[in-house]
Amino acid sequence: MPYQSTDQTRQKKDAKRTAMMQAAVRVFAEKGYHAATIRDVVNAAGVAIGTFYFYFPDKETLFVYLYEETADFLLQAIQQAVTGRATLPKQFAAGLQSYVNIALYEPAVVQLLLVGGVGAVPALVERQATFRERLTAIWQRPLDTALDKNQIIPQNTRRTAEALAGAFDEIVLNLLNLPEPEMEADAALQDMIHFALRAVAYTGH
Amino acid sequence: MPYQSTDQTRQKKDAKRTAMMQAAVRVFAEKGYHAATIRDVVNAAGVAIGTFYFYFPDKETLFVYLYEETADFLLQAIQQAVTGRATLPKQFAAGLQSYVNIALYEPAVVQLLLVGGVGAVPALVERQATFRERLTAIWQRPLDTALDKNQIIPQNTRRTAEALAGAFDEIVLNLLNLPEPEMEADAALQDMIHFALRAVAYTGH
Amino acid sequence: MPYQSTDQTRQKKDAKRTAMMQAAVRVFAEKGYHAATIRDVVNAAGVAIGTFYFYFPDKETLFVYLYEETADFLLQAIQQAVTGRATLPKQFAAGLQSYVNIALYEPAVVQLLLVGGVGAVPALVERQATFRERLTAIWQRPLDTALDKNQIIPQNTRRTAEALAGAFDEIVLNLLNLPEPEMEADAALQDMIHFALRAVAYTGH
Amino acid sequence: MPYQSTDQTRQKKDAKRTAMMQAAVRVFAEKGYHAATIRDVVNAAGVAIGTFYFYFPDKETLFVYLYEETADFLLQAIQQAVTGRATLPKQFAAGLQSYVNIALYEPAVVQLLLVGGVGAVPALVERQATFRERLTAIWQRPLDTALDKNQIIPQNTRRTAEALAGAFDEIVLNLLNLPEPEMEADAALQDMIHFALRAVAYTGH
DNA sequence: TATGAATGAGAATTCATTCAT
DNA sequence: TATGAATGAATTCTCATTCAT
Repeated sequence: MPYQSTDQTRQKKDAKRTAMMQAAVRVFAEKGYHAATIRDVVNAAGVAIGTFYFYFPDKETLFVYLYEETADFLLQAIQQAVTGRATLPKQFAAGLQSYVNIALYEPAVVQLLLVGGVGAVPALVERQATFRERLTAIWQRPLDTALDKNQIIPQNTRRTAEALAGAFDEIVLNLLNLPEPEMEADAALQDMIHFALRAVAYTGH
Repeated sequence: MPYQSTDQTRQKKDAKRTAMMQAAVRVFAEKGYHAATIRDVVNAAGVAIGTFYFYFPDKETLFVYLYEETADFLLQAIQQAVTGRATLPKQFAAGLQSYVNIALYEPAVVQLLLVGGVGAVPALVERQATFRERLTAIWQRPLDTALDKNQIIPQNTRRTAEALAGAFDEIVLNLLNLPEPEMEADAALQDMIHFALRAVAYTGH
Repeated sequence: MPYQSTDQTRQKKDAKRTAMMQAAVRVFAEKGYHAATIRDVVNAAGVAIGTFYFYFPDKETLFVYLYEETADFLLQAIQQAVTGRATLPKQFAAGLQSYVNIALYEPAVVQLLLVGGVGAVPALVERQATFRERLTAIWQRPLDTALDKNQIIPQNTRRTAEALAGAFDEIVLNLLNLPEPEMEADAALQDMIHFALRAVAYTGH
Repeated sequence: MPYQSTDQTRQKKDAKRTAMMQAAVRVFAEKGYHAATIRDVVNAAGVAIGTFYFYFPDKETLFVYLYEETADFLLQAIQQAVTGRATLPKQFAAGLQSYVNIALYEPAVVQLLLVGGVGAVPALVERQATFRERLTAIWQRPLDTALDKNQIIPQNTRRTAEALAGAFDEIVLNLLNLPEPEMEADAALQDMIHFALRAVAYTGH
């Protein structure tokens, strides 16, 4: 009997593939692209080296894929939170809340994107640039809208958005470096929101 | 420029050593710690591999030393600029001017510190943390002073300083990624100053 | 065509086995023993890797078996053609006709035997030697007969046969390397026959 | 004192390079391209793996280089022997003498070229084709000259040359497979010469 | 001091083979 | 019978480091 391929097997394979990707995210987040070895990844996943190459073509491809998946996940989460709100304060609050939540519960996601430690691998440098671009865009859109409504003072919203993106990342990374990030998360969140509202000179109407 | 030996007696040796370090900064800045090879460094410096190991014990030590020298250079330059000014706006202006100047004329310094691409090498991770710490402190001190004088509204100055540090770095890195950074440098500088003053809610007295 | 199972009872199994062997001949002929992978073979045969190991114990055994089957097929075909003729010219004509036909219609057979690209695998080296031996013998027997009848001048027929075997192989391989071997096949065949008759100094009676 | 680079060192390096290439020729000749490993080569040369890559860029490049050097050596030796003679019998005798000598005293050269065991590596397949081409050309030129002078009967000299090249290779390879090739070399040489003269139907004037 | 040949541990990747289903 | 996921030994190649000159 020729072995069921559609049912359990397919699911198991997908499960293993997912497990390996999660292990890989953790390893890459912790060590960075170059310092992480395939052996690290397979050890973390509890499989043999050959198994890695059964599921993925090579190290770089996996990393790029992981990076993009992770970037999409983070960006969409923040974007979605922002999109659902009407006013700038609520947009900051929701977007940052989402960001902080991910940082707390999926720290590897944030570390992979923000630390990375790529250097010299063209394909990866490019993705990083794209990620920064998209992240900035998320913050810039609400600013443009608010500017239209005269709710913030005139400014180069693109530059402000860059600055905010950098500011938020720094706060979040510092948060993750604490021994107990959850203890400080709320305060950090509030500080970020207020910082942002001041920085854009939000007037309220 | 860093690595100026003040002792005039051991000029020759220091000259070669300095040349190698400058070459190393460029190479590390461009490729990141892991992707850069000792061969890259000695090729850039125009010496043989053996010569490298006469002056430096190993790759990691060199990088750590370079990182610290470079960090000191940048931090002292900014600190000095800030120290000489009396008011917060002038402090931001002078400090950021200094930062931007270094970014324009010694881009490798900034790239080494901000990009680095380290990951997983404990000694390096530690230095990076220390650098962030010190950079934040530079911006925090003027804030504390201004807060004492009621020139900015009450806030967690430590967190604000972190945010500003992150914001400035992002702007500067984006500046360096432009094809002609000098064209945009002044505008970026003004935007950073205004952003900072808004973000701290500077009232003027 | 080789691998025709004469036993009609185990048709099914033999059919699959035969299909795999035919695929394997093509793959080995194209890539050579080392460069060809089991995966190549099973892909060409349209089965799974496990199936391969159900029918064959391992790569080397398969190749050896294939080589022997293929050698038998070629040698028997030529031998049979030669055997049915009475005079040396007709023997050369028939044997070479047979050889060329196989080269044209089963080029993989010839390439497997003549190119192979083995090297270093003792079992295979041995089979190759045996094949050369047998091929030489095919041409030598008619020469011995002709020599007995004084139809060719005295000579070391063994050496002449070796030379002829090498000569024919070279011509046939060059033929197969042409873009359209069929166009040239007849001319090549005639040239080989005349070459052989001259080389043995055939006198006619 | 900066270590002499022009004198002894250069010579030593060249000597080592040559020694490694000779070891590599032997290994490749014995095992074929695929079955030979870099480890085999460095073991045969008595150096470490890294040393190989200090002298040569990679396995394929070395093999191609070796193949071409070896082919040039063999072809030039034969060509030179042929060139110095006036009549076809003397040309065959001299060329084949040269060929046999090389086979006896540098068997690896002949084995590398004739056995090779390449398969599937495009760069190598190409070189092999070129080698066959040039080898055939060496034998064809004297034939064309002889044909012009009516010393051989009309024939397709290109095809005859191919056949002769194949014939000679077969004889020489068989010679090398004997336990004591030198014992048989003279007889084989005479047989080849006579075979060739018969095969071209040499008339003498 | 300066050189660069030499080393070998370690990294990525391949592939024949096994075995649970 | 048939499958293909899983394995790990083996291979190519890199690069930090050493050391005789």
